[in-house]
Amino acid sequence: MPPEPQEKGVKDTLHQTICNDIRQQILSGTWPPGYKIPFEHELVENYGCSRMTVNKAITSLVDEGLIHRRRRAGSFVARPKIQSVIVDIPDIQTEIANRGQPYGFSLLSRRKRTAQKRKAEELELGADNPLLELRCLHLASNRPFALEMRLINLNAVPEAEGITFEDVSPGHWLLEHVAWSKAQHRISAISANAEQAEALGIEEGTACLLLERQTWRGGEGITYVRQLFPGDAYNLLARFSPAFG
Amino acid sequence: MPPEPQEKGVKDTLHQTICNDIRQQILSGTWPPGYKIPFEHELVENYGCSRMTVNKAITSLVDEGLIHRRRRAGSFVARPKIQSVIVDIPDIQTEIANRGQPYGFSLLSRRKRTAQKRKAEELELGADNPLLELRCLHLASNRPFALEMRLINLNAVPEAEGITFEDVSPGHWLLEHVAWSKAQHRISAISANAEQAEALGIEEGTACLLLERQTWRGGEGITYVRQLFPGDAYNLLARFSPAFG
DNA sequence: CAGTGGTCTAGACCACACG
DNA sequence: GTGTGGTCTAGACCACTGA
Repeated sequence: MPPEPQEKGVKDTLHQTICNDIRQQILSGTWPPGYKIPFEHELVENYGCSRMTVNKAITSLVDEGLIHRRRRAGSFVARPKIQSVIVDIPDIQTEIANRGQPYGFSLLSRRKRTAQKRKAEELELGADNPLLELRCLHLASNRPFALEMRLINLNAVPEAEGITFEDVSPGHWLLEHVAWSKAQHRISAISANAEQAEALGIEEGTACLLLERQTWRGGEGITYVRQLFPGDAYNLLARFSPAFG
Repeated sequence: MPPEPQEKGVKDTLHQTICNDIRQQILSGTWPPGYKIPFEHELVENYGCSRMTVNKAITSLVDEGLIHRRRRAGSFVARPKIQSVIVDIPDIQTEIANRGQPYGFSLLSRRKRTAQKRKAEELELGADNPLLELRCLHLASNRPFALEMRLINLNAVPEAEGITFEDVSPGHWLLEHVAWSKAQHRISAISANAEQAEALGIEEGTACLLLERQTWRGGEGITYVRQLFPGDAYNLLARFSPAFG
């Protein structure tokens, strides 16, 4: 139990201190899943603070998924589920810069067409909508890093039609000019076909990581993108996160 | 601007209403990235509530990554970065059940040994610690679904030595018996080698998704696991999430 | 039906960064 | 210096729900 105020971490605010104390009990295993943590009024007494402060601390633990609360019953340590994980999927240009390599970009093709009704991902952008279809290559140290195929809904982003995308990558441009509201990602593995292998300078059949992303703004499809990374050159790192939903 | 109280959503609390109003302005594009949102005292006036309520609303938007605050300057709409994403990595058994397929499990090998100093992932579990090394296969509808190699630190989880893991998968057992505190994941793509291909019943060289996970409890390594999924049979779905850090 | 958490108030003091 | 957000208080009322 955390009866006495902390002495070592002097710079923490009170609700952070309370939060850390409780988290420590949980993560150390002292308070196992299902354990009933002290009532708010008990913590108020222990820490000699107001109830709002205790409530703020516990609320943030609820947001982290560490604690589950039930009216009248109390607050309990949540049962952990490694279920959802926060994965870093940085902007490719940023990712390469972080590796300390010079970034390069090459536009392979650019054309305007209409969404095909047979393709699900294009329907998400709106049937019969005018699309800008781009194929491009991201380079790190002048070597292929990722192959990208992108569709942009010109009804949603008409300005895109005036951009050549010869100097700036579409992902970067979109991030600067269009606000997202929703995105969905899919991560899978495929073997590079002949065309992809040639573009990436790898052998046909090499295992690649395929990242698909679809972005909406207020229910309207903005863009769909497929990015193909040679499997041995890239991987996605995920940070810690317990149960999230 | 959100001057008048909501009328349709009657069940929302005040801070939720404020939060939703502001989020609406941002996601609709009315308040673009960099836009300075009203000061707290202005919102207090507009909504006729106390400052703590406004503060709670905005704080939650900061947690969502939608807003950035600077003392003395004000609060601003954050620039979106699709940077971090919440990926669902469910327990395999649960995942298969969700697909409506019967789950099967097969233990391929089980042996006790000591962590090798040359392998980084084993060092994370503690040099010279006794390890339980398990290889097993997850089946969906009696067909191979994932190949798993797992190391369990027996110093951290001595009870595991008494489990045969012939009936229950190690992942499931660990989830029920051991609390995590930290986990790290890596997602990459590899081509199946001969041994892996045979176990999974696929052709050698098939692209597979490789999921690696390391789990700690209070700084002590608990387990390390590599799960290999045939690329065409599995993919990871990610939910929406804007910038997270 | 009693006690929990959920919410809200009307103040307050402080650190900090900007002008 | 001055105004912002960051934090905290000492109350209060309410809804829900489990004993």
